[in-house]
Amino acid sequence: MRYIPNEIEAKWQKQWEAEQAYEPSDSLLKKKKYILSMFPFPSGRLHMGHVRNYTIGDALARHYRKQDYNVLHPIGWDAFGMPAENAAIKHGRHPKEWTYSNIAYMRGELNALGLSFSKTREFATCDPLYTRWEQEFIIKMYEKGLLFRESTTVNWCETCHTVLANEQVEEGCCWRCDNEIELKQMPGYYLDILRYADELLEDLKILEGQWPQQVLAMQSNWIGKSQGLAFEFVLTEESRARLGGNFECYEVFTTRPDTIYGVTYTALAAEHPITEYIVEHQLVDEETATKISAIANMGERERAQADKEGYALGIWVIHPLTGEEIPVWTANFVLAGYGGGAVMAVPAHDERDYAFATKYNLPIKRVVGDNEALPYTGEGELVDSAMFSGLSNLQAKAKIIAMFEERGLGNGKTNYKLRNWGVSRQRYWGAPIPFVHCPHCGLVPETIEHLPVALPDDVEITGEGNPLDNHPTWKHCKCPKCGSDALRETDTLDTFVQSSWYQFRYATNPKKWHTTGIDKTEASYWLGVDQYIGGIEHAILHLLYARFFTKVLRDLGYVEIDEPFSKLLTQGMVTMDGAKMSKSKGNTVDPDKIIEMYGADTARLFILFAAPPQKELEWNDNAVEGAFRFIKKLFERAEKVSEKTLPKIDHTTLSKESKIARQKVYEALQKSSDVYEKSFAFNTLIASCMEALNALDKQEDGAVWSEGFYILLRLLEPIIPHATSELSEVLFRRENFNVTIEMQNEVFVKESILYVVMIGGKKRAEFEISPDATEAEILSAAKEVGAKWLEGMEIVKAVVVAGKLVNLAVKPAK
RNA sequence: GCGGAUGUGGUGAAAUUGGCAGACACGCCAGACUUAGGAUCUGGUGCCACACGGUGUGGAGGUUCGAGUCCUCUCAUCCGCACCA
Repeated sequence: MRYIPNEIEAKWQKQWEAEQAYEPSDSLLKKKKYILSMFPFPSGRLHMGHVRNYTIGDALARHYRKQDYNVLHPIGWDAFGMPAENAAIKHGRHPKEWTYSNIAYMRGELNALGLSFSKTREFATCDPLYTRWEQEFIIKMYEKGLLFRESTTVNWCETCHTVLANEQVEEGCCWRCDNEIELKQMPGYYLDILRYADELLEDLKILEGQWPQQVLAMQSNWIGKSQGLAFEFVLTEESRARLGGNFECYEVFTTRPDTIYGVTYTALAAEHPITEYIVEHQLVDEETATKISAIANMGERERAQADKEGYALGIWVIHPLTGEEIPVWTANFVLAGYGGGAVMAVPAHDERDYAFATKYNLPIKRVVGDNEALPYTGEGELVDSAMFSGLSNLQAKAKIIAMFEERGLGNGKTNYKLRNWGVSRQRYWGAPIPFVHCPHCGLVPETIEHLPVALPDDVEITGEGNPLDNHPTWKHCKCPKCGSDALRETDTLDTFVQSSWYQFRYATNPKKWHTTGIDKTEASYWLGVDQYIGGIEHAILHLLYARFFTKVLRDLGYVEIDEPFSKLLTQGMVTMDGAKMSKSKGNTVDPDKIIEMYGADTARLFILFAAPPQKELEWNDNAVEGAFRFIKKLFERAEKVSEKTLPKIDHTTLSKESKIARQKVYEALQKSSDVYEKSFAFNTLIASCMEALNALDKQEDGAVWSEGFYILLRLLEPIIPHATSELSEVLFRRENFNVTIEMQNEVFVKESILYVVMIGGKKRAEFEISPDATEAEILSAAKEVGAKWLEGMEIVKAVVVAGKLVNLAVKPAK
């Protein structure tokens, strides 16, 4: 048969569409698999990373369908976000028009790849119908106190004109445009992810073994739980007077209460209220005040790279245990946003404190160990620590916390690096935050019946300010509570909110989309997602938010599961010339062109063959050609197939070559379930199929060819669906796609076994022997063929590995 | 600095989990067919050596009859976090 990919692919894509072949069954009794690749942002065109992502998911979905699972394999569009607005500014296109036309084009591209998505469950997150339910969740969260509005220091990107969540700041820069972020005081909405910090951390254990180690580690670090002691330093009377009686004390947090007797100074952040008071009231000289202000105004990144710097503030506190007076400094390494922005400093046992103390000649007092070089941060026995001297520092830690609690001086405390999730964005193209500011009632949520709060279409997008805020009428409304004139909130939600619950929306039957956000019963049936596939770049952002949202929706009664994604596969990048494909580097390969030249099946085959999914994939035009040749060869060899159905073969009568061919075919069959269900090493499965085809090619038996094709086409269908569907239809009326193929263990039974003879650890000879030879027979055969190397040698030890080899350890005979 | 990962031919990669290292594919070499070849087919291809043979999975040790695989140390590269007290 001639292989004409474009014709075949168009034909099958049309047929699948007509058959609605990939819609899941409504029956919730069947065994199920939910296979989900992360949905794309409709940027305009697919790139190879998408192709890889969806090809992996599609192969799994198609595999499970053939195993008679009810398979949910949906696709949709993460459709809100900045690029749509940027396009509006640059090309004068309306974000909505831009987004939906991109979706239309990309949908065509996905279709051309032969991806077996459910078409009825597709949606875009910018659809008001989606927004409607999201706004309901947000209101419920507000009612539960999980969403709140407050004015704090936020990360502001001047280029994007919006606030960013902590997770969206990379090395002090905006994750999208790489502009250095500024800190700004602004009101905004926050989701109380901290309330779930412990559960988010704990439940990582459930995902152990199911998610990549790396992602678990990254999430755990990001949550950054640490336990220690929080206590107050009380200012000396003199110092209180100096501060005009405005401050009594301040709180510090330490994970090393065991070193409390080694405190020789304490340090405040430049933004700490006391520091600010001192600067404002000129309690330090002008030069120092200027320098402190400079630290406060320094960007996060800049500050992280700066040398240790600080200034004595001219005030003192009292050590809570010893009563000693301790000087208070301000230091540039003390973070304002963590642990109250103040620390106790133990230079002997903390590297930063040590560096600082050395620079400014502050005393250093050892309280752990005796001879170790300072700073010493390891374990040891306490010294010079009053009643705690002699204890191991670990024991002392617990005892000192206990004592603080007994005396009412402080408390054991858990701190997190994780910050609450700021979800306000000062942009147009997002889901409006459904609240109203009423002069009488304050902040009031929109009533559920009035949802969705939809975006106005008639906006002017200039890049200056928030288009919703600038709109002449949109924000003017009536208070849902008292009916007086009020103002609508013009902030929109972070787009990561949409992607935090889309997995539940897919699981809800589209017939119910107007009446319910998430169907609990269906969601319980379909979730967790049995296999989630996506890029490592979402290790923290999306995956942490979606986990958090799942737990919140559970507590609000919308769903019944704890974790949304049971198994996660993080695919590697697609590279070319060793670098990530990107437009700026000019090393992209356009999926459309590849499909046009070779067809979708070749693209799919190459992508799955060239590397295991977890690893980086280096694009190689020659290897793509090779993938094409393999499919072409399949079509050419189709004429060797003589039977219309699975033939019965008498294995014993076959030629040696035919036996080997059958064996290779069944080896591939044996491999397949392991690959699809466990290892995802599609490359090895494809290699096995290639080996089988090569072996078939070395023999002439029509029945063996028929059986081989019957099995190989079925194995390859998830990978190259169009080509295999065509061949299967012509050769077997697709019967081979619909039945379970049983293993024929007879093909693995051998008449003789090849043994390798190793002498002195080196391979020296080999021999064939009947499978039921005794160990003694095997050994004597080995000695016979290895005689040449045994001459003048004494066998010290002989090891016979059944079915494999004989190893003779030797030494020169005396 | 902390955490995670990865080191195997010219290249992408395999290795039944301790049992013949380099399957499969790309590339390369030789040959066949061909008006032609960037098509197709056949054979070869880790390295050193004419060969006998030696040697080889980042490096050094160790365990074992036997190590790419297990243990100890070490080097290199990549990724993430990064003054979190």
